[in-house]
Amino acid sequence: MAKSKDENFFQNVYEVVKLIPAGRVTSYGAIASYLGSKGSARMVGWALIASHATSNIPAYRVVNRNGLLTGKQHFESPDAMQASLEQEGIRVKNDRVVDFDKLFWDPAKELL
DNA sequence: TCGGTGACTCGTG
DNA sequence: ACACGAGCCACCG
Repeated sequence: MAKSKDENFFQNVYEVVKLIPAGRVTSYGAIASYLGSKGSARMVGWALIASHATSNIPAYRVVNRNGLLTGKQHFESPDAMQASLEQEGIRVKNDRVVDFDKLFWDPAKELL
């Protein structure tokens, strides 16, 4: 029985997110591109929502292309995302990751 | 079955 | 620089 490919996609998202090193962040588009679904950045976000009920997924390490914590509203608390990021040494100002381009972790390049 | 919505991103005016 | 639209795919009513 062939499983739905979307399940594989979700699993891939979880794997990549779990591979993000502490103190680093990445974007939805980067993950989608790495998985081959370049235009499906939205699906990555959807997978992150589902990740809540799956294994321990550091979804707080995933932000949008601008380094903005767009998904913080989906956490247990809107401050949980920023708090978790600061625990890893990441600075957050105005719901945005400071030095985002420096902390940016691209799976297509780092995970090569 | 169809339409609306959403943790996004890029191109155009 | 800003505003708007289009593309993308899964979930819900």
